[in-house]
Amino acid sequence: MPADGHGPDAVAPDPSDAVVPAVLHVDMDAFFASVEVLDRPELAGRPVIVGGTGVRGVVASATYEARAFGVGSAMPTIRARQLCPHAVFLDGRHSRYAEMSAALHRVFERFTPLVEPIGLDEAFLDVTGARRLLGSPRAAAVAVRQAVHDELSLECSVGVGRSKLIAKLASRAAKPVAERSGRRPGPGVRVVLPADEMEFLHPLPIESLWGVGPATARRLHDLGVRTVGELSALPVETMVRRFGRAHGLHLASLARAEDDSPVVPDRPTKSIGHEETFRHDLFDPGELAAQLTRMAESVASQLRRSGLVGRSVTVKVRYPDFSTVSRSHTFSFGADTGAALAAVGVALLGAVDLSPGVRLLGISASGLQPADAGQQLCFDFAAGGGGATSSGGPAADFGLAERSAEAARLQASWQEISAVADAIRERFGRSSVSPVSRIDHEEADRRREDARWGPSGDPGRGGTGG
DNA sequence: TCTGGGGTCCTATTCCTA
DNA sequence: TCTGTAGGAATAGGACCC
Repeated sequence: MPADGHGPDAVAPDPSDAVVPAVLHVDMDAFFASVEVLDRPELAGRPVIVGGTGVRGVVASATYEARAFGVGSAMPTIRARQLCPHAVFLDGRHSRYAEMSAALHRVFERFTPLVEPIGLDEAFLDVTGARRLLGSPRAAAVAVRQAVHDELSLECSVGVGRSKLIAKLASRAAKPVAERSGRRPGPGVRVVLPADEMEFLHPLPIESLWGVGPATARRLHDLGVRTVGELSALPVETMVRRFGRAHGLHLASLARAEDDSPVVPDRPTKSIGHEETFRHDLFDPGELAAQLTRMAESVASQLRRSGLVGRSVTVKVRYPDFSTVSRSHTFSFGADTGAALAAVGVALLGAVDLSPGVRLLGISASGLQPADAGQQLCFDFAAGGGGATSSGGPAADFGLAERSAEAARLQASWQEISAVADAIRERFGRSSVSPVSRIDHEEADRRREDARWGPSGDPGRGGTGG
């Protein structure tokens, strides 16, 4: 890691001292794939691709040796196999990555308490107030990178800037490059000084801005805009007219390097959900209801582990043509039992046309609040004291009101049982308690737990476990 | 080529109520 | 009582992020 010519005792002013506030963006290099190589050193130097290995899987992470063949994340695995047939394809092990991510965040928190995690493999660190402890922003970035390397044996790239926007783009510029011969190291740390922001930002393609995905990029291309500089020259009114107030103003600000969003540690969770793409499209309403019930149980269990209850339930259905519909309902109480979520979820599913077949099914809980705040209402409701806040809508014809009332009763009666079951699982393992109807599916569930990038390639018995 | 699963946020529409 | 209106909440869908 170059120290940029400063000797160990150097007190010469570091230009990066001008970066105020000082935000670091730390981004792990090929995180999931690197963890696999770490655990299996014989894979070092080989193209390794992690993700869903089945026909409907996608790539979650690829080593630079695989990227040299054009493989990238979110690419269908089938395509990755065509581009790089000799690669090692591995199903993801989400729990292992979460473990490494936790270790990573413990390293970050030694540098500053102002750590905002973004997914498992990146984070923003605000080191503005830690200058005396860590030195210049550049010195802090170099030290973080060194600590990650020394303690976890993993590589990361660090960007430094006055804002999250600049820090994030800078870390991208610090990354290694995939070449035919393999991995060419990048600078590792990239500092963008305030005076250089425009020069750095304006040549970048608009796709590099946070918030510009394929749809927005297409619309900007239609306006003849391809770089951030061209976007910054567009009148703000044009942006507002084309993209709406919030999105238009936001993009216009970013293109001018205006971003004052703070580094926020401890963002509260807004929703918890579970969804799955089936290996084959499902048509049978009964089977779909059973699948949804299983997913509801998983969501409920996560809610209870987090000490939260959900006020709203949303069911999501994706058809074979990839079009997606959702139906949701808001309770007058907070739910955290599988029985309550499933009761309403299955009713919502009844409001959806299942005849084209279902590729993906999901259920999520939102309107989250602490469990102790949500329970009294539930007991009131179950005792007949309250009404559901359903505002009707198309789903109202499918017995939702009755199912919602039933959900309240189920929530009240299952709450204690669920808590006891959780305590037993905590002590004796996940499979120590399960509903009779679920006993056959425990093993499949365990396999599913880590297969988060599409159905696995394991030929299995062809079914979906429903 | 044919598209996962976990989320967040924004917008438009619809319904309810004052 | 009927009609119009405005605001808020719920709902549905879409875009985006890692």
